Amino acid sequence: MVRGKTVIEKIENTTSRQVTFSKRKGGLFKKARELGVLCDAQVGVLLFSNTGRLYDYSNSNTGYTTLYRSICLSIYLS
Amino acid sequence: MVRGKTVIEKIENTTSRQVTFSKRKGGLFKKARELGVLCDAQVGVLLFSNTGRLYDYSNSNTGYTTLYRSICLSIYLS
DNA sequence: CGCTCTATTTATAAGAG
DNA sequence: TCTCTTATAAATAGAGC
Repeated sequence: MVRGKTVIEKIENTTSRQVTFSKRKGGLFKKARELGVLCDAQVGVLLFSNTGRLYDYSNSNTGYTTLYRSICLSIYLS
Repeated sequence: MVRGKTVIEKIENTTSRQVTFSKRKGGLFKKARELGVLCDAQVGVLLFSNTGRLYDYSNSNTGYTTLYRSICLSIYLS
């Protein structure tokens, strides 16, 4: 298992790519959640797989769109 | 180092919290980049620290806003 | 698909400079 | 605050069901 150093390049095998996507999506969302809790930060993650599916995570109370809007406002005001 | 299992709760010490934020932000962006390459996916991450600073990552050629818009369109069309 | 298992790689907390 | 180190915790690739 984990036979060698992982090379970061596109996984050509479709099944492997989808499995890896699913696993790493879970890992990324978990990391995002942890960062939000540990550091009291607002976090949003968007994923758009090459099969055309959307996945997102946000720890904002009011959801991703509100988080995005608040950030745009903050940029606008800065 | 890493003296025990990390408990996921707000780090009360300000200095520690900022150091952890910086470290984990780097880790999260790295994971996001890897997922994008390995799985040929579009990825966006937004972070809003409790000091009011915005950080973001996107592997979209045309930037985060375009990625966000394309996703909204995909939701609208679905 | 969506789980579990586990050897191994990877991330990282704390310390040092 | 940045970089490096290093022990340890955490993620995960590949396999099996």
